[in-house]
Amino acid sequence: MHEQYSPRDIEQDAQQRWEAAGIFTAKEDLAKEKFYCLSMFPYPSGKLHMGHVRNYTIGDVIARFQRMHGRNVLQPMGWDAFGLPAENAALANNVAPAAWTLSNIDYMRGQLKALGFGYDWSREVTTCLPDYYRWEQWLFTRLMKKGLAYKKTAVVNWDPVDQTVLANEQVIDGRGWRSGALVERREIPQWFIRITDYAEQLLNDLDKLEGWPEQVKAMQANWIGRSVGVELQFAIEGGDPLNVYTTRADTLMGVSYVAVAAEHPLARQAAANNPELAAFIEACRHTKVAEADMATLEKKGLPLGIDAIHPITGEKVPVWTANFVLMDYGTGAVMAVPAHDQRDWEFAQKYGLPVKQVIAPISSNGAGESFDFTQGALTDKGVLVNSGPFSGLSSQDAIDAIAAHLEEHGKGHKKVNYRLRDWGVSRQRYWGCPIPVINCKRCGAVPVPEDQLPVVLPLDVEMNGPQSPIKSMPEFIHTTCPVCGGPAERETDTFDTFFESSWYYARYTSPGNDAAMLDERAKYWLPVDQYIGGVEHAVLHLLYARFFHKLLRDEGLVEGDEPFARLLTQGMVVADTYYREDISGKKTWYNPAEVEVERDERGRITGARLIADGQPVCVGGTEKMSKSKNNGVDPQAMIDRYGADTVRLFMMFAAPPEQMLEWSDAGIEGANRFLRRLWRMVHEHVAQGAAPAVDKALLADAQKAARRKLHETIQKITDDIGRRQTFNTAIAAVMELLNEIGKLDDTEPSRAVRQEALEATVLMLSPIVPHICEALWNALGHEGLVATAAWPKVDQDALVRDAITLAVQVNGKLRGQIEVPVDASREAIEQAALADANVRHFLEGKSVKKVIVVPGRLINLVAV
RNA sequence: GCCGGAAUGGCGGAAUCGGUAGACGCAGCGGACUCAAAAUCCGCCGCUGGCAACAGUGUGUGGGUUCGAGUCCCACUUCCGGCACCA
Repeated sequence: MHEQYSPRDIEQDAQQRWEAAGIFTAKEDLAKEKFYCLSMFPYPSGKLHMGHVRNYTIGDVIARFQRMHGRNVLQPMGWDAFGLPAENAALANNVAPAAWTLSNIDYMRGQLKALGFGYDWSREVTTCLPDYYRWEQWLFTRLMKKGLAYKKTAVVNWDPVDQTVLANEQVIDGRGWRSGALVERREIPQWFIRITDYAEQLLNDLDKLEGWPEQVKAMQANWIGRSVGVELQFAIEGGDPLNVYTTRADTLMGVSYVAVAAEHPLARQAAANNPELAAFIEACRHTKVAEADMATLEKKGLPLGIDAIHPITGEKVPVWTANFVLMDYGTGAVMAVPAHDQRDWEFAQKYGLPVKQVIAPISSNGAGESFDFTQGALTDKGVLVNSGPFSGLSSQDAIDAIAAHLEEHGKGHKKVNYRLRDWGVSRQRYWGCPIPVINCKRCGAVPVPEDQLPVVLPLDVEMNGPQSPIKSMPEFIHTTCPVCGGPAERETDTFDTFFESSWYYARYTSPGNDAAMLDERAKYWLPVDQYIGGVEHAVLHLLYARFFHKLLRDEGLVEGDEPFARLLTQGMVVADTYYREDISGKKTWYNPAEVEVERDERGRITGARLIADGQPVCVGGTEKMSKSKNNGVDPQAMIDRYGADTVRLFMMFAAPPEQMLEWSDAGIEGANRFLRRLWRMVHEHVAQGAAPAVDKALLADAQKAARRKLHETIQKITDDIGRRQTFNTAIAAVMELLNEIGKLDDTEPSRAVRQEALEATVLMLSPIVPHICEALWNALGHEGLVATAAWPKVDQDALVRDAITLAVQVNGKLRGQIEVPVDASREAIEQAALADANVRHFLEGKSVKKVIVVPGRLINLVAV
C-alpha cells in the first residue's frame, strides 16, 4: 500500500477490475430480489455538467448500496439523442446532426465511466437509432388503430420567414428568436394522443405512488386540473344551441351575458357580415400564444348581435365574443355572471353590462345585500337570493338542485372537465423520429404497416436553414399507399422528443430484441424501484412516462399501473456569481475560479477581487450554474484535479439530495482532505502489521465504547442511505466514527476494534467513493471486490450499555447531568437528580410537584 | 391570484416520534512541527456578562397548547418552486 493517496491510479485500477469481473451486467434471476435503479438519461449536449454528476452519483450510491444488500441490481444508461440542439449545432458548425450527436455520446460515455458509475452498458439505449425508435413508431400505429392517436388542426406559433413552427420558449416578445419576424398563430394539421382519456387514471393513481414526493404529486394533480361542473345549453334564435361549462351553476340566475372564444363557430359565423368583428377575430389570431402573457392581457370583446335564451328563465341575454375565453377548454363558451366572477365583472364594467346579485354572504343570514359591487365581484360561495325557486339554498345545494332541474328539462348535466389537453406530438423538425404515417389522397392518413417499419430518418442531409431537409426530399416523401397502392406522400413531421423519453425505462429491460418492443424480461424488472432526476421534469416527462406505461399495459406489454415506484427529485447545483459593470451598465461575469474572496477576522465575507488584476469585483449572489452568469464549474477539471471519488463525496455531503447544492471550492478541498485522512489512517493501521480478531472478553471500557459507536453508526448509516436517503448525514456519521476511532490507543484489543471499524467504514463508504474503497479493502487484507461484498451487520451485543447519561431539567431548563445504571428505577434516577449540586441550587425554596422521566433521555423536576 | 416548500451560528447544514439546539464539514482565531512554505497535528469557536465555575439569552415575527416547542396549533413576514383569464 502506498503512503500517498493517488486517485488517478487507484481509480483506473478499480474501474478495470469491475469491468473485467462484469459485476454491473444484470441478468434476470428469479431466485434473487430484483432492484431496478434508474437515473434520467442525459441529452448528449457535448459534455457532462455538475447537475448530471449529482444525479448520477445519487443513483450509483443507491444501486451499489442495494447490490451490497444482495439484490439483483439493474442500473442502465442511455441517450436522449433527438432534439433541437443538434440542428442548431449543425447549422453553426456545418456538421450533420447525427455525427455531432454520436460523437458527443462517445465523449460523455467516457466521462461517465471515469466517474465510476456502475452501469450495465450492454443495455445502452440511443433514441436516435432505428432499432430504438422503430418500436415507438410501431406503438403509434397501434394507437392510431385504437383511435388513441388522431389528427386535427391546431394553433401553433408560426414563423413566416423561417417557415417553421416555434416552441413557446422560442418566441421572444412576439417574434421568432432567429428571424425576428412577427409570429403568427397558425392552424395546421397535427397528430395528437388522447392523454385526456387517461386523465382520471393519471389523477387517481397518484395515490398509489407512496414513494413519490408530495410536491411532485401535487404538481401533477394541479396540471391535470380536474373540475366538476355543469354543462348547460342556451338556445339561440334561429341557430344551434350554445353549450357552456360552469363550476358555479349556483350563479346561473345571475347570468347577464354569455361569451364565446374568438375561434368559436358562432363568432366566425357572425363575423361573416360584420367587418369590425372579423377584424377583432383576426387581431386575436396575432396575439401571443405564450400563456404567461395571456393572464395580463387587457380584456376585450365585441357583441355578436345575437341573443341567447336563458335555460331556466327564458330571458334573452346578449352573446359576446371575448379574448379571455379559451377555445380548447370546456366548450369554448362561458356564461358570464359579473356579480360573482371577477373576470366577468371586469368585462361588464368595461362594456356597461348589468351586474345582478344572486349570492349573499353566509354571515348575513340569507338576506344580506350589503356587498359593495362597485369594488369587485363576490366570488365566495354563500346563500342564493333573487333566484326564484332556488332562493335560500346554500351554493352547494343549489348546484345540485339546478343541475337536477336542467337535467330534467334536457338542458344540461353534471360534467367533469380537465385542464389537461391532448398531447400534440407533431414537430416540424428534422432531428426526430419520423411519424409513421402515409397520406393518401384517396384513403387519408394511413399508418405505415408493421412490415414496413421502421420509417428510417435519412441521415445524408444538408442543413442549410431551419426548415427540415426531409420536407424537400422527394425520395423520402414519395411512396405508395399501403391500402390502395396508389401514389401517396409520407408524413414529414417528427415526434416531440418527449415521445422517446416516455418509454426508454422499459426498453432497457429488453435489449437487443428486434422482434418486439418489450418481452417477458420487462415483467421481471418493472417497475423501476428507484428513479432519480431533476424536479424540472415533475410534470411533463414524468406525466408522459406514466401515461405511456398505461398505454403499454393496455397493449399487454407490461404489468402494473405505474412505471416508477419511488422517485427522488434532486435539487439544482448553484454557485456564487461575480461581475463588474461598465458605465453603460453592461455586466461582465467572472468565474468563481478567477476570484478571491475577502473576509474579516470572524470569517464574514467583506468583498471579492479578481485574481488577475487585484481589483474588486461585485458579489452577485448564488445562482444556477449557467453560461450566461459564467459560474459553471466543469466536472472534468475537478475530476482531473481531485479524482472522481472526491467529486462524488462532495456532491453527496454538501446538502441533502432534494435541496439546492451550493458549489464551494473550499468544500471540495474538505472532501479531498477527508479521503486523504482516511487513506492515512488505514495506511498507519496496516503498517503496524496484522490486527487480531476482536475478543469481546478482552475489551476495556474505551474499546467497548468505540465498538458501540461503530455499531450505532452502522445502524444509522443503513437507515440514512436505505430509508431516509440523506447521504449527507450518513457521511457525517462516518466522519464522527473515524474521529472516535482515531482516539484509540495502539494496544492489541484496540487494534482489533480499529480493524473492525475500518473494514465497516470502507464497506459503508464504498457506494459513495467506490474506487478508494476497493484499494483500502484490499489493503485491510481482503481479496476480491468491495463492490460485491456484503453490507456490514449490526452486532446487537455491542450496542448494550451499562450506564447512561441523563439530562436533568428543573422546570424544563437544563440544570445538570447525571450518570445512572441503564436499569435504574425511577426512584433511583430521582434520587441521583436531587443529589446534583446545581439542581439543588435551583430547587432552593421550592418544592417538587411533579417528576417526569423520559427513559434514556432526561428527567424533568417541576417545582413551585 | 391559486397550489406546494422553506426560514436554525460568519457559511453549507444536523437535531428521524414533542425531550440536552448547533452533530459533521467549511471559514476564522490561537498554538505545535518547519530555516520557510505546503501538508499534518492540537486547542477555541451562537450572542451577552464573568478570570472562571456558571448565569442570562437564542431556531423569521406575534400569540397559543404543554412539565417541556426548531418540531404541534392560530395569525403574519420574507424567500424559493410550480401553475396561471381553466369559467
